Amino acid sequence: MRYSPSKENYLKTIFHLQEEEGVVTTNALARALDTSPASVTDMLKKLKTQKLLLYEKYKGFKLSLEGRKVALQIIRKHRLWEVFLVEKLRFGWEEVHEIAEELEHISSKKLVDHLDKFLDFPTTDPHGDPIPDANGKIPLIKQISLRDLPINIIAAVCNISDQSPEMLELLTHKGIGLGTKLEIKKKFSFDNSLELNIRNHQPITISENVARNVFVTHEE
Amino acid sequence: MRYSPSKENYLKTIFHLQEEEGVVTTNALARALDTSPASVTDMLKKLKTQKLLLYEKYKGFKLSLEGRKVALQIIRKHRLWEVFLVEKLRFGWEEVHEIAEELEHISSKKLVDHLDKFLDFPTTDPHGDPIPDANGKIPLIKQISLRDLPINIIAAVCNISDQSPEMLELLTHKGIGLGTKLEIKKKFSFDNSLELNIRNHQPITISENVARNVFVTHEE
DNA sequence: TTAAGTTTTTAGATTTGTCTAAATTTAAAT
DNA sequence: ATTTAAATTTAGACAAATCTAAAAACTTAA
Repeated sequence: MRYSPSKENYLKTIFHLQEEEGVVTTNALARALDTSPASVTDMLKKLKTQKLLLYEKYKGFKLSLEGRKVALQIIRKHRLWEVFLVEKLRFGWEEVHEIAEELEHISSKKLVDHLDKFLDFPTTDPHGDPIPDANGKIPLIKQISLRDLPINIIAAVCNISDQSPEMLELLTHKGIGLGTKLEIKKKFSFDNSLELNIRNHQPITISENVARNVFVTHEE
Repeated sequence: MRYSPSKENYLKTIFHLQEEEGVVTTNALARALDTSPASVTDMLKKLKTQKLLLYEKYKGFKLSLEGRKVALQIIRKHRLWEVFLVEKLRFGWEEVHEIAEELEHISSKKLVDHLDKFLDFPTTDPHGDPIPDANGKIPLIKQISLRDLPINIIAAVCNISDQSPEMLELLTHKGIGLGTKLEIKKKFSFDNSLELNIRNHQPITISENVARNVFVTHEE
């Protein structure tokens, strides 16, 4: 079955909201898609008749098994294209999202699988997010504090618990943001400070207090 | 300016018909796009108001300078993606057209230019058709008889003048069709027969009589 | 040169995805 | 337990791209 780019975007966004929030609401989805709640309701009805969504009006909704499958394929395409753009076409990791938003709607299954092979079956995208395999299985990634990250494991920043301007100023200065890929090279037991490597940068040092507030994901 | 995939397809198809036929008619365009003449008229009006088309009703039409520019960018994208699919993702040259029909509508200009560089600035696609450069300039290609093709020059079959079943049977057997990329490796002056290389195949031999009826294009 | 035939255009409808404004249902607060 | 507020859905409309059927304009051939 083939779905319109618009429907694919709905499925994908519902999937992401489900992951984060557990429950998805009409308003949250409208906000995420930058559209009106009325439009969302319209689309939900269509997705329901196509059995992509479990939905009763006023009662909330979530993806059906089929809807989840479709969403994961879109996410797979999005992330593989991002890898391609960064690794092969030498884009910066911050500029690939927008382009991948278009590429993810190219339908050919064979294209995606050839691309996957061409890229040598990557398991994470340039932001550190896991790439579902051809069957929609996502490599298990768990979110841990940077303080607990083992040495020499590449991980991606996925959350910053202390969002104060002071913390953000510090992180911006060090070159750390959401999605930054990094690796601990040394832990100093004297004060539990860490020395990190970040893609294409000089090693940097951060305190335990900072590390505690930075959460990262990494492959199992 | 950004145009819908549908408009881009109209512009591209008008361009191709202009090249082949000189004049484009509503019916011919409808046939080429597999749509109704009425739909074509509707779209022509829209393209005219956007100044992409010179068009007076009942008086025929052709692309404006701007329309031509847009068409050439689409064709550029189409052909570059075809090169990518064949050279990098190892698709067969006969299966890439359909996928490139989708990829050609991805909008990012930067993407196309990076892709061009990644592919090392190819001048023809896997079918032997010339690829417009970033300014929309097409490398000059002239059509010549295979008999007159110099040795060791890669060329693409673009026309077969004798379309008899006997000729086609022979060519099919040898693995030659429209778009086949080939190269003469040896000319025998005894009978003017030719030894050819075709992508991924064993060398083959054809008679002068066959060569005379096969037309090829190659870069200048 | 006028009647017949072909091509092109108009008229009116349909589908998809969207909108605003208004109504309805659920949730919260007194 | 009402009232008020918030979230959600309906109603009605619109733009893009398409369709069919019918009208209008061009072409051609007797």
